[in-house]
Parts: sequence; C-alpha cells; structure tokens
Amino acid sequence: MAELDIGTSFIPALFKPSALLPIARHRERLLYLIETFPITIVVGQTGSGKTTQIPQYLDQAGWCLEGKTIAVTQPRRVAATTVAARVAEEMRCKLGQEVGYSIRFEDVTSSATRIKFLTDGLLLREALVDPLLSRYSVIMVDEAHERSLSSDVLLGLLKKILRKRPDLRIVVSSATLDAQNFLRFFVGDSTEENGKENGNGENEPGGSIGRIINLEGRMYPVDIHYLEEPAEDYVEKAVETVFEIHTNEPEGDILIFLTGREEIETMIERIADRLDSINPSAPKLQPLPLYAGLSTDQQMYVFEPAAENTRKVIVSTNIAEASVTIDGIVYVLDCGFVKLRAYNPTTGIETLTAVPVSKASATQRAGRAGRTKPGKCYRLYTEQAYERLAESTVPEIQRSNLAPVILQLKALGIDNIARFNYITAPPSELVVRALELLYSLGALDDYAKLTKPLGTRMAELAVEPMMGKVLLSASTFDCLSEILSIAAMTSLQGAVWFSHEGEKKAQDIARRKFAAEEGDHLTLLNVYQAFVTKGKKEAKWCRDNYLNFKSMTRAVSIRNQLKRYIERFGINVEESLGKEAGILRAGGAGKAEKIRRCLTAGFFAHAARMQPDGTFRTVDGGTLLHAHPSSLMFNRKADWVIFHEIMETGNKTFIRDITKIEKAWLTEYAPEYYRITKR
DNA sequence: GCCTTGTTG
Repeated sequence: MAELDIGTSFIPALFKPSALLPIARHRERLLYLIETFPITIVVGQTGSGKTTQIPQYLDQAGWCLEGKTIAVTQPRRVAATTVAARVAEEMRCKLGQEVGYSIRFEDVTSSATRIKFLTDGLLLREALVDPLLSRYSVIMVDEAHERSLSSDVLLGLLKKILRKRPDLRIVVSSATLDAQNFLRFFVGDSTEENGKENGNGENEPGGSIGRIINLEGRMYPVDIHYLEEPAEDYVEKAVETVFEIHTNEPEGDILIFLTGREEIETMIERIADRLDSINPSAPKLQPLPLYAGLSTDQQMYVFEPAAENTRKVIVSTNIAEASVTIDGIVYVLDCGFVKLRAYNPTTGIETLTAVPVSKASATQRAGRAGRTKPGKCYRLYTEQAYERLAESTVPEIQRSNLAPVILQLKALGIDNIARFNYITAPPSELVVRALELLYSLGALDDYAKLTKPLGTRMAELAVEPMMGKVLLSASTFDCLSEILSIAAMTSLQGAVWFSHEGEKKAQDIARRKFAAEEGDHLTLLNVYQAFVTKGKKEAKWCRDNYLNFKSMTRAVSIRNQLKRYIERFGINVEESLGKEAGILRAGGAGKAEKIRRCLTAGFFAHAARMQPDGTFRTVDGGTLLHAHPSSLMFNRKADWVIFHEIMETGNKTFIRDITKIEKAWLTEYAPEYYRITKR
C-alpha cells in the first residue's frame, strides 16, 4: 500500500483510526439492538469493520462486567488469530490478555480475557462441557452466510440455549441474501411470540426476538462483463481475456477462478507459451498458481509485489474466494464453476465434481476486484447462464456425511435429531444413513440413544466415528500405541508426502523405505515412528525423505491430544514407540495382525475385494473401485482390504489408505452389519 | 495415474 511516510512508523500499516470506519455511525443503534433483542443480524460487506469493532463496542458498553466474556466465532483458524491480533493492537493490549484467541492446539487466552476469538468448531466443543455456554454474555457468529457445518449446528444450538438463557445475546453476521432467512430461523416456531402477535407495537418481522441492521462496506464498484456466446473451453477463453486485459487495460493485477490444480497448470503453461508474443518493451506478465495443495512457501509468492513493470496473474481455485485475500487485484475472471464435495447416502461414497457456482458465489468472486480501487469482473459465461444459477450454494449440512454431526448433537443432549432446529434441514436419507452407521459401530443403542461409555467417548474424540471406534477398541487388541500414531497420520488426509515437481521418482524411492507389506496404515505408522525416533522431529530429515515437515509436526500434536483423551477415559497407554518399527516392516506377525484386526473393527463398512485385474469391488459386488495412485495397493496384489477414505472424482471411484485383512474378520467384528447388508 | 475448501480443549 502506498502511503506517505510522515515519520509515524510506530503506527502499523494495518492500523486505521476506527472512528473513520463507516460502522462508527451505527454504534449507538447496534448497542441499542443488542441490548433490546436477543438476536441481532448484522449485514456487513467486507471492510465494514464489523468483526473488529462490534466486540470492542460491546466491551466498552459493559458486556464484560462480572467476569463475562464476548465470543466471536470464525470459520477458519487463520481468521481467528489475525483478527484477534488486530483487535489487541487497536486496544493496545498484549494478545492473550484482554483480547485473545483459541483454536485447536493454541489457546492464547487468560483469566483477563474479555474478547475471545475462536473457531466455531471449538465453541461447539466447549458446549460439551458447558452446555449453556454460561461464561459468554454475547456470542457473535461471524461469516454465518458461508453455511459451514459447524456454524449451522452452532446456530441451532444457540437457538436452544436462548430458551434457558434469556440474558444471552447473539449476533449473526451475514451477507444480504441470507439476513431474513437467519432472522426467520430464530423467530420461527419458537416458544416465544413471533412478531405478528407480540403486542408490543413493533410491527416488524423479528417481533421482540430480533432485528437486522445494515452496515455499508468499503467496496469500490466492480464492472461486470459477460460473454455474448458461451465459451467452448473456458481455460482458453481465460487465456485470451488475460492478454486482452494486458494490452488494453491500465495496470492492476488479475485473479482467475478455475476449479482445480490441473486446469490451473494448463492455464499457466498456455500463458507462458504466449508470453513471447508480447512486445519486449511492453509491461510483462507473471502467472502464479494458488491452490491449497501448494506448500506455504509456494503460496507466499502471490502476496509478494510483482517486479517492476510486471502484472501478476494469479490463477486460483476457490481458495481465493473467501479464505485467502490478495491486495491489488483489479481484474477478476470467473469460469463459473467450482468443485464441491457431496455425499451420496445410497452408496456412502463422496463425490468431488465441478458444478456451476451460485449467484452468491459469483458476487463474492467479483467483489475480489474492488478491494483497493474500482475493478472489472469478466464472467466467462453468458448473462443468461448467470440468470439460471442458483441463488446460493447448497449448505454443507445437506450434502455431507452426517455421522460426525449426529454423534456431536447426541453428545450435546439433543436426542431428537429429527426435531432439531436446522436452518435448513438435511435430507432424511443422510440422517438415516448416519444413524445406521453409528448404530453398527455401537455408538447408538436400539433406541438411538448414545451408548455409555462407547458412544459418549467417540463423540469426545476429535476423529471421525469409524476411527473413534478403532481407537477405543485398540487397548483390547493390545496395539493402542500404534493405533494412536495411525489415527494421527490418517487425520492429515494425505498431506504426508511432499511433492516437488520433477522429483516424483525420488519421492517414490523414499516412500519405499517405509513401505509395509500389509498396506498403507502400517506404512504410515512406520513413517511416524521413524520421524519421532530417527528423524528427531527435524525438518531436514523430512526434506531428505520427501515428507511434509509441517504435517508431521501436526501429527505429533494430534497424537498427543488423542492420547490425553484416551488417558482421561481411564485407559492406560503403554508406549511402544520405535521398538516395533523394524518388526512391522519385516511383516512380523503378532503386532501387525493385531493392528489390522483392530482397524477392521472400526472400518468394516469400508471393505472391498481386489479383482484379478487389480481393481476392487465393494462387498456387495456392486461398485467398481480403484486404488488411489498414492496408495501402496495401486500396484500390489491383495485380496480383502479395508480402506480409510472413498471418493469419486471425474469418472472413477478411488479408495485410499488401504490395508489387507482377512474376510473372516468382517463377520467376526461386525456380524450384524454383514447379516443385514447381505440380505 | 492423482484432492475444491474448511475444522474438532
């Protein structure tokens, strides 16, 4: 940012006098609404200052007296930490004192903390031990319009808590489109009066429950352009548009939204191919990729200022829509598609496919061009196509595997899942499938009540239900120490290996050093054990072995956390770290078999059999599966296996983290499940 | 022959 240096360098660049923010004009109205109504919906564009200012107004107005705290939830960890730092700076206090944050593995709060930023998932966990969230006077749910699983569940829970805590105040921050929807959610079917007949003279849809307040943002106008004819190949169209902008439009960086890594790499190659066509004396173009799979270092390039006389072209996935904000973008290109996860309750298979974006999403993308000055957005589709788009993206709760959600709701004391206050209810097929799985794992009884201690413990463990079952069975299989490591490693979701371009072969060779005959789970165990013993938890060792140091460090934290839980349940953890590594690799019978049996006791629903041609079939024979290329079983022989994850991408269904088992173990550990599904 | 994005005292 170009600002005059007038010698006041002690004021950080971030700092803007808060009195100048547009929100300052709404201070009194905001405080009045929050004082008067249980619910306040705040509609605020980016740059309105709602996240940083509202908690401070509340603190100044006395909402933190008598030891009470204001909670502000965020959907992402980085947001919680950076916003907390910003507010601490504005209040001129040390982070962790009056202002703090709390995210998994990092609690930067103290007894002095009055304003606490935290992830919405973590606040949900707090409700397990403090069901009325009694330490908070105000809870602000930020970015609620993103409709993440945890913020949806949190809002439903808050509605329930309100009935028992009339003193509690809830602030929901949302985009325009959803404000009415959120208010209706809190008013509708409530035990309180609902506005039409509240008799207090206020004829507003929120009745005596709540109000909506609009805050202006600090956005510059963005010109929207559409194609006249649909594009046959939007990557090609995007490349052409980049060069048109570059030759005809004034300076300013370009951000392009595509759906995935492959498209991004294609686009970058095509731009590079045509760079020679630019007049050598003209300004240059610097294409840069941005997607979650890149290392942190590789991602940092997009934030660095371009070389002189050079225009940055950032080619990104949806990560730049809300999670990552880049300054200096003046032109946005939107391909009109996004890859979304969806869970098929009939097959139990997750899909990852490109689908048209929603209007809300397209608006958000366009807005990325207007952060620092007026911008332009080129939609690589026609205006008619835009009109046909859905208003908003289907919320996660309607397209996810709900087993973890239902387990959590049950643990929060919400027994009647069907009558829970959902902002939008999930399809009943999803609920039924989740209940069936939880029942087959023994987490629910015949009356769909949480079992004790198994069900309640599974809900407390921060892993998915199937892995929770494995962890809680491990001591009876005499392999708890190993399973703790395996659970931590699978939680990394494939981010174990570090891939640099052109080093694929070396990486494969490195991987073979850890390979276990029995499959991926034991290989992951070997990696973990080597990291903490031979690797001394050092970055250099990871580099030498093509492992992701950050992920490995995270695995150590996850394992420690899981171990603490297990010990709190009164289960003894006998560490065998390091001793067994050699034995496992040699295929040493005893321990390895115990681990495979234990995994089967939790993952019996994820079983498959290899066919002579190397592909797999599900147990009922119905679905064709492929070992993911990252799996050891991609080019090895096996018979029956269990797997951690199943996902359909493009036109193939992949399974990953695969381990060999015996067929007989399935009926041994899940007799009912295999009787039911075989018919 | 390969994963969009988040996240759990």
